[in-house]
Amino acid sequence: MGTTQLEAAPEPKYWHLKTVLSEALDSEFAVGEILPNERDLAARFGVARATLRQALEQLELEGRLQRRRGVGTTVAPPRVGVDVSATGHDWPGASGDAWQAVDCVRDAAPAAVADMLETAPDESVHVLRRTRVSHGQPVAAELLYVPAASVPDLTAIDAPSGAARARAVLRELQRLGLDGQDRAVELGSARADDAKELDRLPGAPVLVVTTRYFSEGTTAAVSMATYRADTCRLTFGDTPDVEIHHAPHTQAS
Amino acid sequence: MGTTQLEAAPEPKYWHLKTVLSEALDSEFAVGEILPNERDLAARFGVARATLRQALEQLELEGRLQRRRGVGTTVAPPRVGVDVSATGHDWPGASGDAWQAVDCVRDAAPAAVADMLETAPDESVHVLRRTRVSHGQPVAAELLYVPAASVPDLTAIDAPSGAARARAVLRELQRLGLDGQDRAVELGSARADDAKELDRLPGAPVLVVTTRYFSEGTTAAVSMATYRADTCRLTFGDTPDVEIHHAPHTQAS
DNA sequence: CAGTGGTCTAGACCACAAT
DNA sequence: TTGTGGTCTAGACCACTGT
Repeated sequence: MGTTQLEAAPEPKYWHLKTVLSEALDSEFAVGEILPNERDLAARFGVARATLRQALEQLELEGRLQRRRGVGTTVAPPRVGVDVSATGHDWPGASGDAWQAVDCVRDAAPAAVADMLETAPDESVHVLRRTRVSHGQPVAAELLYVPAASVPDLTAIDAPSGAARARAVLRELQRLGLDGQDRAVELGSARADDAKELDRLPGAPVLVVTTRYFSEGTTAAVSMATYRADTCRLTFGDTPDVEIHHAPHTQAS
Repeated sequence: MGTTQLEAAPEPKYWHLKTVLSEALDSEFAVGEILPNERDLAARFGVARATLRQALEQLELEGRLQRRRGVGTTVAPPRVGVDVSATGHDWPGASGDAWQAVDCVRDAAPAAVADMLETAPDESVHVLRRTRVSHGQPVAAELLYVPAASVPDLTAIDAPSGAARARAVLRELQRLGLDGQDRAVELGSARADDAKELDRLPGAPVLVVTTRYFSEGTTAAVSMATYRADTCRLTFGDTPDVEIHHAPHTQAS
């Protein structure tokens, strides 16, 4: 002891912990396996629970762990590749897209969206809610804003709200010519409503994909889709689900 | 008082705090302005410093705040739109791309990268480091992995490492025909080296953009670019830098 | 019910930047 | 040196999930 004490730059404990845990995950745990609880782990490493939690939080952020209140901490499977490419340049709701309509109401769009739609900030638009499921798990929740002007022929026959109404709006959208679209990705934290759809706590990290759909020189619709950042990898090319592993997996049988 | 005490679902303090602060930022602070220090703020809201910090952390994650040790907490400007589209289908280093070569060494690629390159896990490849600057601020750090087989004519004349070597490798890459590329975005946390380039602390949230370059049926190079998640919005369309504001800005004069 | 992760407190000390 | 944010502690209680 004492011979290797050249630590000029003292690494934070939680950072070192994270490294140690990460290596342990690679070599000693299988996907889905549950870890010891936080109090035991903290004791085992000789740190306060808050410090241990700081390390776990980072590992969860990186998609290595999954924590559920009342249940425990489990080793997460590799992130799911979710295709987000603008392949067909299709409208949302085109046949075979990955989304499922949930609801539709009329409401004012948030300022940032009204800005993109070039509508008045208080103008009521159609707000569709859709969800996207992959491998049986919900991966994204979307709010799709459609100005009334984009679906002029929408009949009053359909229900004023609900999933049926949402499908009606999407159907009307298809009648427009789609000139192109435009996409951005940024980090955000889940609002309470999105968190519920995604089976996460409010504030959970999400990747927010904002898409603008152009038709006849104007922005005909805006989609704000929030993907679970812990479980998703957004893919834009033609190779949706290549296995990316962090380390050699334990062999099966 | 007491008439509105119907809170069936008690909101966490830090969540409520975040909302309050967020609204204050919209209405009472200008970009670049410095907030009161954490101890004062915590006292003002009647919470422990750790709780206040939980709220500040979320706001920083959302790009609303910027915190620097020894300096203070400032109101962040809107996120910068950074173009990441695969427009020209060009090789990295093509004339006019946004990157600046920093260094080049030979090293073994990490397992996940070796996998994509279809090289042996311990095979030495060229590892280029580049950085990307936007509006005077570093926004991304990249590691570009190039197998020796992709640049067979690389001469020994050039320096064995350093920026000049990096440019030489890029120059050789241009000679290959580029069949296409393939991109993925996911959330990560900055490694120590990337954090240094990005002027952030290790562990800071980053958007990791993985690009595979295909040539003649094989993966000729792999790029792993880490973008500052707090300050960047990755854009894929043709509208790189539309202003997205969270709320009405205070008027300038 | 018992056990888990989530929230919160009131302190302490450290690393860094500006003065 | 002063003041800032970053790390860390040793507790406490709450909300949720399972049995």
